[in-house]
Amino acid sequence: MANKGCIIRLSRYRNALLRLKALNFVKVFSENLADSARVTAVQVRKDFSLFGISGNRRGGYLIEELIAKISAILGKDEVQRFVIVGIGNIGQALLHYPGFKKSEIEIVAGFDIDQNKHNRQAAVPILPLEELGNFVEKNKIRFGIISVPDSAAQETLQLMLQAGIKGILNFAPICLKEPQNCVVRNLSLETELENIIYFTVLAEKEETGK
Amino acid sequence: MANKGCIIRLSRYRNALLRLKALNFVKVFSENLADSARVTAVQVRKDFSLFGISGNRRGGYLIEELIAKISAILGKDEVQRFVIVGIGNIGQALLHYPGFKKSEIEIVAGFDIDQNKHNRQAAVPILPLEELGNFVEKNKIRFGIISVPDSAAQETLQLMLQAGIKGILNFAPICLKEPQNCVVRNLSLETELENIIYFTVLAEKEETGK
DNA sequence: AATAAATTGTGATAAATTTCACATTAAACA
DNA sequence: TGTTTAATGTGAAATTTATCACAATTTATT
Ligand SMILES: NC(=O)c1ccc[n+]([C@@H]2O[C@H](COP(=O)([O-])OP(=O)(O)OC[C@H]3O[C@@H](n4cnc5c(N)ncnc54)[C@H](O)[C@@H]3O)[C@@H](O)[C@H]2O)c1
Ligand SMILES: NC(=O)c1ccc[n+]([C@@H]2O[C@H](COP(=O)([O-])OP(=O)(O)OC[C@H]3O[C@@H](n4cnc5c(N)ncnc54)[C@H](O)[C@@H]3O)[C@@H](O)[C@H]2O)c1
Repeated sequence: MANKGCIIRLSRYRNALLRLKALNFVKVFSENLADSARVTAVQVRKDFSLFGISGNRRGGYLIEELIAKISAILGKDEVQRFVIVGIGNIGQALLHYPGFKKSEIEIVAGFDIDQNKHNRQAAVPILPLEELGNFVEKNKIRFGIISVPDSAAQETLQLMLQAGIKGILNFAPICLKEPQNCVVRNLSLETELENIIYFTVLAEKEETGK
Repeated sequence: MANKGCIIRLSRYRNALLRLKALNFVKVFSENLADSARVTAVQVRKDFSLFGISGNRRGGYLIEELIAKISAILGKDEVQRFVIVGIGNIGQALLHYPGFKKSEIEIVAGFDIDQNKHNRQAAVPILPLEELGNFVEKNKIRFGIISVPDSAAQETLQLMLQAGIKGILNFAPICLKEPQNCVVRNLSLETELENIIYFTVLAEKEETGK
């Protein structure tokens, strides 16, 4: 039924809708959402169609209603809590990012092997790695972020699995295997940049010589 | 000829190959690369086939040779230089990340509107935003990273375009329009996390109730 | 030297995703 | 109240991407 790209787009539509709502708009057309997510209007309507989301045949969609429906699909009826393992440059940045709130995402704790990083008193506490299992179990955490050096990524995955984490975003530039019972997404910034380089060079080639 | 996913995979293969080379391996099979990139062996060979990369019908591929060929495709015969605009949490993290070197990616300068961030003496200097145009032109920079707040993302894109940047990675959670003559990739971490939440919840639903 | 085994390379096929074409409906207007 | 207009909703077609099936080739073995 769903389709990978469709979920990413729903997320984008929702973002745009939240902005529109903040500006006191009430209605929106597929064309508007298309613009904001850089896709076509048909794509927007098809995506909605796949999830049984419908609007008003002449008057577009009611923003409030649409946000509610998409939020339900994306599991945003409740706040989703994450832990981060590896509080270095990236982990630090994520830990202190206030913008996750409006996506119903909350970072509840960080974990690190380096004692110097530990801080139980902080708003988002940074704890010794040994406490990961207990913490996750006690607080029923289901999601985690891996931002340790690549050499430690695989073992961090194991720890998270043992702790009972069910969904993981991995920043280490190594493709972790998706285990049974757990969703893993590998996000390599190097790869993202290389991708841009490739398509930029390609575009330049096409423009000049052909 | 190419295909979006294929380029991302080439990047992953290359990563794995660099690791293997570092371990003094000489040959590799499509099956090994498949494991490292979490795809099938046929997919690996098909990707190579699309780019005219060939190996040895019984003996797999020579690692050195393969790295050279993929590197050429990905534009890694020369170091690709980036500037970053917005030296906050994310910008800072990227600026100081040593791991880009092995991908032939170099961050050469940061730019910010906040005077307190400026530092001409640093290894990677952080300069006033006003100097972006000159710097890019003088140093023939083609790539940029946007890590300013979402409200400033669109204007930052404009500045980069005026400066002559040709490829951009945008971290602000807003989908910037891809202009003529410039490749833009919008990477929203919120969206990545939402994606994981969706597929995790989906997997749980399938597992239990069905 | 002949045979067997293992791996690549790729056209054909299948699956996934997007786009098209157009029927349907609600609102606006005359 | 009828007619026009502007949107949605969706099956069908087209396109893109991944998989399959198997021929071709190299290496190893007898
Ligand atoms: N910083 C970037 O811009 C950037 C860019 C691309 C990829 N990455 C990747 O993201 C990951 C994190 O990068 P970073 O720059 O934040 O690294 P970092 O070195 O700044 O931080 C890593 C942190 O992980 C901790 N750590 C190490 N081993 C651990 C373990 N086994 N368990 C728990 N904690 C452990 C360290 O103490 C440190 O605090 C790395 O894999 C890196 O390759 C980072
Ligand atoms: N930090 C995260 O974990 C995270 C997560 C998801 C998305 N993001 C997005 O990434 C972007 C950067 O996030 P951050 O946490 O680093 O933000 P930040 O607030 O820490 O840093 C933003 C920096 O941009 C500078 N800036 C503001 N306006 C500017 C302008 N017009 N020109 C140049 N510089 C300008 C500010 O001085 C500041 O140094 C934001 O759009 C944010 O929504 C961040």
